[in-house]
Amino acid sequence: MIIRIDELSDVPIYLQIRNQIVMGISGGELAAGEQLPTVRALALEIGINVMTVSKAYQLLKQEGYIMTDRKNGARVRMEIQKQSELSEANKTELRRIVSEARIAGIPVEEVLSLVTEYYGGRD
Amino acid sequence: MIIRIDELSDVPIYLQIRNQIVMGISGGELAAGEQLPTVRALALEIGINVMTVSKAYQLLKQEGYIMTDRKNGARVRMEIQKQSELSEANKTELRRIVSEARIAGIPVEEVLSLVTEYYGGRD
DNA sequence: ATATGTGTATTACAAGCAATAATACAAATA
DNA sequence: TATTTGTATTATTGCTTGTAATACACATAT
Repeated sequence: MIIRIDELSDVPIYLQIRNQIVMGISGGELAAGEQLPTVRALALEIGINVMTVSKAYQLLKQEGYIMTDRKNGARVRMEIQKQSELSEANKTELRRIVSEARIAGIPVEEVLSLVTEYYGGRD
Repeated sequence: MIIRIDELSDVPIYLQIRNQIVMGISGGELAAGEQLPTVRALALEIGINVMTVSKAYQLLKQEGYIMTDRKNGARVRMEIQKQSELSEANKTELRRIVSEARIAGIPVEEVLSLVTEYYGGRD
């Protein structure tokens, strides 16, 4: 899986890595049980420090998305915990985005279309 | 308009203020041309520094949401610039949220429902 | 005229976060 | 035994956030 860092983004590098892996899992690019790049390999590939990648992996691990093992590396978890609702933080973020869209005159259908597209048709 | 700051949030205070005002405009709680609280009044009410509020107002002004005037205070702009598409940053954020929802087993209908709810039925 | 109330600019400071850097360690495998 | 894995540690640098205390330009009210 290819990870691209936007140097100009105000999103921290470790969060960009985390987010792209989450989106990779959702999109099917990363299958359950699949091995992730080693922290050293990914750090070298992106050109950043090892501990920055480690921080992303620790976050993913804490959130239940991956499992890390000293020498097996990191893998996508087989059973990821289900939730019945969006987190409060995500609800607030979603509301912010939708509000900005509304003010900008973007029709709700366009936002709905994006959601459907991002959710994807897998399964 | 009542603004509530979440001390535990990792979202900076000035951004929380900015976001809540944007959501207030979108939701109709803040009408076009309406006067916003003065920086000093809002700072006192929330219990934070004046410059933190000023930073939020400067951001809103730069984004075209409000106009500030030395002694008229800050007002919601009458004509806010329209856009044809979500910003790239908002698209990425939306994709992240949708991805997390999908992984968590939340049906797409629930996300769509939230979008519709947040967009609101005004106009 | 004088006082008051706007947003804002300035300067300084403290605290925390992000990222790098250089090592070292535990554990499992080759 | 050597290598590879994630991780812990310690230190350092730079940036952001928030506070604090003033001061200024400007417009209105008294």
